[in-house]
Amino acid sequence: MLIDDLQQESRRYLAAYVMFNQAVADHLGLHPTDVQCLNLLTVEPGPFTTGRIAELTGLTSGSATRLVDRLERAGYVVRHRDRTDRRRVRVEPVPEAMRGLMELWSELGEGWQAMFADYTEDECALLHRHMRRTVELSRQQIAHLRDKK
Amino acid sequence: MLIDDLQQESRRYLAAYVMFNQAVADHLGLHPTDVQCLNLLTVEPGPFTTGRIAELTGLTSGSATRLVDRLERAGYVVRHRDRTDRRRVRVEPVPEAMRGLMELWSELGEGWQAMFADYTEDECALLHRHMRRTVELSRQQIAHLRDKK
DNA sequence: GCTAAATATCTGCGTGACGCAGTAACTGTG
DNA sequence: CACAGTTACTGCGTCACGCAGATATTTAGC
Repeated sequence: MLIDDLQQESRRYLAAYVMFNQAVADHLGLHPTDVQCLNLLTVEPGPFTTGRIAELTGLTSGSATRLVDRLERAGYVVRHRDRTDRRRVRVEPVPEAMRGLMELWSELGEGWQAMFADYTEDECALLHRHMRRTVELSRQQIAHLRDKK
Repeated sequence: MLIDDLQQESRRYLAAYVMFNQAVADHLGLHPTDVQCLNLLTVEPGPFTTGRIAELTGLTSGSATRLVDRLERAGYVVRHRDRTDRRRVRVEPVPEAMRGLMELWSELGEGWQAMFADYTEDECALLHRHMRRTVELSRQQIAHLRDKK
């Protein structure tokens, strides 16, 4: 197993993921950024504010405001002014609206489950650990790229 | 190891990849789509035409033309009319221009290599196989999503 | 060989996501 | 009670995108 093979495959893998994300967005009639945001709202720990969403998505604060505007208009989230700090705006997902997205995920998830079913317990654990490490590494790489420029 | 854990981690993983791609694009002063396209040009088998690029990226033919315009203007590719079918336009990467991109990839790749170095031969093989299967599955899922609508 | 249909790419135009820079509302510190 | 710092929002210009139609070239029908 050559490192180059892995690297090449990684890039093909990345490309496939980008297209997959795009396809999900097209299917839901949303912008890829919006799907990305809804995703983050389900996997990251809350609570969320507009500013936190800007951080998570990498958008500027202005663009994050517009993003929340779109999600609110489409009924995916609601805005609540924070009582203790009235500058803040808490953004909360609407469970009923999220259902369609979750259903799509679990429908697509079936294909994934079938794939994972072929692996042993140990192999699943390895993949899981690898994903966690990759997420962590990505975070570092992103920070590194931002600093360098 | 619960399937749900894997699924949740997968989505965090996907989100991280999307942001990573964005960060690479920002760093190079390009749009994410352009980076995606350049990536595809290095991992997919050629030759490439404008239409093939439209397929690979999921863009319409018009948008693919504009994409190639941008890449050509930035010096990453050159256009050549196909001699046998003069409707076609062959799009060829310019190796010197690709060098910057490749250097960035291998610089970032060092972090990845360090990560992969912790794995045994067998574990690398598993990850490699998993990536290939995922790429294939993504392709199917994308086709499925397109048909369903 | 000539016309019609099909194919590959390009162009005009409207929509909308984004960054930037400035604004308004609110907090807390002296 | 000023004054700096923080949080979210608002014009405005730019540009990527899809759509629909235009142009050039190839292929099929007769």
